[in-house]
Amino acid sequence: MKKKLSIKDIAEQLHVSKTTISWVLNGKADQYAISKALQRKILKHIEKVGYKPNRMAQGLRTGKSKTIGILIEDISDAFFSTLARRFEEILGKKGYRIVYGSTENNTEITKELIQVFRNHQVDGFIIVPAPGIESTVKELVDEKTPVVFIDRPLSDYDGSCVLVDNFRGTAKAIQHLIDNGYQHIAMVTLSSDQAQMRERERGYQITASEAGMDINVLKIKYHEPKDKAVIQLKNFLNKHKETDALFFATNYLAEIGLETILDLKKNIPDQIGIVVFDDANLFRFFKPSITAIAQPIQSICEQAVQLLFEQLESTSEVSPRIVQLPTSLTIRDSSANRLSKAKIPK
Amino acid sequence: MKKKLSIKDIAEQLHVSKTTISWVLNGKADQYAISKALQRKILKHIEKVGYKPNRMAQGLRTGKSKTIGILIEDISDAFFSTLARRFEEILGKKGYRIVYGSTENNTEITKELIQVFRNHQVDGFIIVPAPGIESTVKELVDEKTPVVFIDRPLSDYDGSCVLVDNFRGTAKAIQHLIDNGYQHIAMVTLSSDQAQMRERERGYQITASEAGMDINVLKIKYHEPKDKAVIQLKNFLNKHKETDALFFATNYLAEIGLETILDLKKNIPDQIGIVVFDDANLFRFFKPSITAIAQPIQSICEQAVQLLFEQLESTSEVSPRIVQLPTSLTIRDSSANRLSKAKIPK
DNA sequence: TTGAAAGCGCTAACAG
DNA sequence: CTGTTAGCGCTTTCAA
Repeated sequence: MKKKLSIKDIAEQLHVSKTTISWVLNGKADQYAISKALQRKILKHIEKVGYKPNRMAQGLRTGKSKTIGILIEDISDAFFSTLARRFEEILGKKGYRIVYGSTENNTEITKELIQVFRNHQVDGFIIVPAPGIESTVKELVDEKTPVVFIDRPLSDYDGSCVLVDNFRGTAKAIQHLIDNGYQHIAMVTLSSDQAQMRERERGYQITASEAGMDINVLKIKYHEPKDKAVIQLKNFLNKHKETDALFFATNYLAEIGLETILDLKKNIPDQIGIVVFDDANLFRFFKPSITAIAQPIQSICEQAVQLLFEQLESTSEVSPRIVQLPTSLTIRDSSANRLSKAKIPK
Repeated sequence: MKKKLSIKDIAEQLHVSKTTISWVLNGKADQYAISKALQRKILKHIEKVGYKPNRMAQGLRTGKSKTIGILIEDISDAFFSTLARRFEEILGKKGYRIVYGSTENNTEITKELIQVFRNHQVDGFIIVPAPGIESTVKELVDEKTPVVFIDRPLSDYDGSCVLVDNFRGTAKAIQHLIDNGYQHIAMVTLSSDQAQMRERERGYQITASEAGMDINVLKIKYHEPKDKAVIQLKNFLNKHKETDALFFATNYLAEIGLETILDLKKNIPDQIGIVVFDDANLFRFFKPSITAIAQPIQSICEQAVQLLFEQLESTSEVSPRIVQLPTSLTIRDSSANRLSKAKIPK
């Protein structure tokens, strides 16, 4: 069994002190005027024997772990796992590792995970906040731990945050349905009062009512089992027989919706038009392909990391910043009412 | 700014020694006969002031980080992100955190990530091995770091490993196509000689040739841009005009295949049948829905963690074990040749 | 230009 | 039953 080398071993092998090695390794060699020759010698030796500093010891000493904690709703969800991948790339380049946790948008789990990550001495957090975690986040901020929120702000709390324009994104999508001749658009959303959902609902409400349409919203609970949710949607459609288009406020709800429409053997897009918030790669292979509001995932991640580093690198207090990004509408076949020409003139 | 409490602070507040606290916290209180009353008092106080031990210090002292490194191909891929989620659940319950890395099935990136995680003192690895990482893995094993491979073994190296029966899974799928009357089945796979791909190919070859069919395999490079891959598949189909069914060896290849078939305006399943290795949630919403070979993700993760803990908890050498799990065929519409009845009697 | 030594927060051998 | 003490491997102050 090969034992792991420590800085002490290297120092002895080279007959120099640990300090010297530490300086060379941390780019302070010039500052302390260590001869180029010695620097080279040390670097070469380290390379040869494959020495890498023990990060736990470094961490204990410096109080930094070079690790960022990322809390998202669910790593197995297409949207969140794509976010995770981008964060991994961006932070990896900066020499940071990631630990992540799936919160299920649950207050207790989120609090728990924040605690666990805190004990692991993560240097900062990127959080998709579940409701009600204000107090825990406050502790973090009191300790001057950098935190950035994404996807939604934490209500009653201002911290740096990267959001998309949920209102306008939705409004554009609803308008698109209207332009295509749909006349009875209903919305399926989560029974959550988190900001992103409220904004999407507002986008629907305002756009539809300005067009003189009636407003019908079905709210489904976050963890509702799929079969029950399908029944709720069926009842809803039964009650609102005139509905000729559905806007789903999340990807996951769209799954439920498609399941239902499949059951009901309704034809998309003729009998019913579909638009979904959050795009998925595979949507283009559905038949018909599904129109979706796409979030700029790459930008979201870049901005979030930038906000995080502002806090990480600044010594003084950084005032919270909110960055809002636009969405884009990916128009596919599920929203192309082929009867519209016949209908509009009416 | 609230300062973080250390064990020393607690000791002073309670007028006991650090040792006593450490023992109470690590479940050794009874062993060292610390009075129940004192234990309760300590626990209560710790709870009240919210003290949590600094894991970096613990780690430095014990050499354990309570962190597992997981290397997969790509966290944004549906299959791998679902694996990640299960690992998170299972390991989380055992008090372990996860750091993960996406290797892109690339040798250099994998080696690099293993190094980085090693410096972060992870206690063990679960790895989807890229080719050619034997030497790096060997270093790990020399240091007695527990390692478990999943999805495929590392060639020329025996370590504990959780696999699925790629051969039989594929064979079953091909047989299913044959039973449904398809007569010219081709396979689209990656040009990789990793074991899982070889086994899938073997499953196809043997089953198809036993049925007296011709064998046609198209191999696509791992990182081939989608548009180029589509062209390759088109050329292939052009050359083998008789092809009436395609077996895709991975999820990702299926995307390329569906894109192509869409372009070609071929009808699934009548003109061409489809089966895919690896199931995806959304496959059931495709029209027609896609038949797929599903891997038992939950079991894979459970088994892998078990193999990992065998190594983690044992003091002596653990001889490598290989666990092979069965796949299941999820039959949907893309493989139901509606003309088959007419064909078979011929 | 380099080295000695203190100490980050914790665990565990050893002493009482 | 409880406390004293010696490090784990590293960074950094201070002295030479």
